[in-house]
Amino acid sequence: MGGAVTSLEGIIQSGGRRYRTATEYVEATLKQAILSGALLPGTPLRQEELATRFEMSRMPIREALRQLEAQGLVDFEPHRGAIVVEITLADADDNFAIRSALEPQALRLSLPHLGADDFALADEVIAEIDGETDPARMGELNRRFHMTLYAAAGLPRLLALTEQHLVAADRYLRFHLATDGDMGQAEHRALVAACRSGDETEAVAVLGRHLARAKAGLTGFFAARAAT
Amino acid sequence: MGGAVTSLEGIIQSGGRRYRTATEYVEATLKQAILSGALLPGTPLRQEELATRFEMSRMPIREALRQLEAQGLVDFEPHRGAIVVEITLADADDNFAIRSALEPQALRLSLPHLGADDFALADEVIAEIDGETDPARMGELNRRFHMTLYAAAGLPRLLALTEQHLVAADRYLRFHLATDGDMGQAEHRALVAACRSGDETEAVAVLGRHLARAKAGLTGFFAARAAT
DNA sequence: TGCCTGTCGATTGGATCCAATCTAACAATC
DNA sequence: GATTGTTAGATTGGATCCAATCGACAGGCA
Repeated sequence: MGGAVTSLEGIIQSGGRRYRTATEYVEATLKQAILSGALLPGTPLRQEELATRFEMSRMPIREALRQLEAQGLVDFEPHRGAIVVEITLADADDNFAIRSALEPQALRLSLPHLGADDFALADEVIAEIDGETDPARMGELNRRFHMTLYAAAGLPRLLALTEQHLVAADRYLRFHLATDGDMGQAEHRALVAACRSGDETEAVAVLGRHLARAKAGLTGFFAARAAT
Repeated sequence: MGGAVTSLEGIIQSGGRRYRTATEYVEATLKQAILSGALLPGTPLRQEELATRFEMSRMPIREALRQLEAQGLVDFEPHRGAIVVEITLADADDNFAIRSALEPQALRLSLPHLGADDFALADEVIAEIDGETDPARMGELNRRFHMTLYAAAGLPRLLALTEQHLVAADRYLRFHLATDGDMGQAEHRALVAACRSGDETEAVAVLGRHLARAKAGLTGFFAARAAT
């Protein structure tokens, strides 16, 4: 490990940050577009159209769509093409049931390995959320907050699955900015406090309430939408 | 709905059972092969070779591999190809952590909607397991048993995710037939009993023990393998 | 009128071809 | 002798082309 080489770190990193293949690029871009709401639910994704937009052939598009299908972000019907998955109450319920199972588990496994640095980072994110008004950015920060507390679990698949469903939930929320605009900051603070004192039972309980509250808000939104 | 058409049911069904696209067929076949252990962990999956074996071009193979990648069944490295995912202790731990979160949740949500039919079906499957010696078939039956108790949850994504990880766990088990050969039938019976009496707390507790036992067995297997 | 049928355009699925990248073996240099 | 540079073969990524399927619409028939 020579000292002179360390200066290359940043360059290598940013080089590695670039996409190694067109399919990767398309997948990441479409994923972002779907989750951010830029592509509305139900939007048909025509391969030819995407190909011209991305300035490449249909092939990388096809492979990217296949991967998004496996991730549950698009619905694929043979010979009929792909559409952005719809947002329904049933899906939201489903998502919350999964999150309510995964997140407490991740928290339990992570809690014993959390240190002062992690709590400080969590506090920082909470503060950032306080100062933020852009809903898209708030969703991103909310996700970062949760994942910060789970990260020490050290189980990559559990964490990836958890984050995936957190991101999906964020997508639901993005379509009902209606709520008070508060992401449950009181609960966020209570959660960090419980974690700091190492109280697993309390932490899991707070997290459970936090998720239940988010679910209630979303259910209310769907009820309101159905009523109009 | 003419009566003469009903005789076609079987044919239509088996026709519908057939794959609508080559990619679907390849995906299902490879999935089965990987999970059943026919394709050993670490096996490189060369597109050209698979193409000749399946008697088609590389294209459906490529798309199928991409989907398997998204499902976590193969590892994909750009320009280097796909290999069957390795089986490691870390992965097994990860898998059990996920199952331990999802399955109790599925059971809790399903329990209130379970009826006598479901319990009878569960009993049947238990009996079948008793009379079975083929480990592959036992894994399949074990999966059926668990999913029977969860099915009434009525949340498709939660159930699909649960089943996916059950199947993956089965793959781990297939490589250590070493264990007593008993899939925890005593716990299976206790689980059904608890469900019958509607005792959620007890049912979830039994399920937790069941999963912990399976995990302990698998951990022991890895320890033994590392020691050799 | 209402339903079935067949044809046409649009779109996706699959095959073939070429380019880019990786792996491994070998030669050259220090 | 070890390391680096080079080159050839294998393998995957991407482009282009053809075939199969779907949806809509028009026309025939009871």
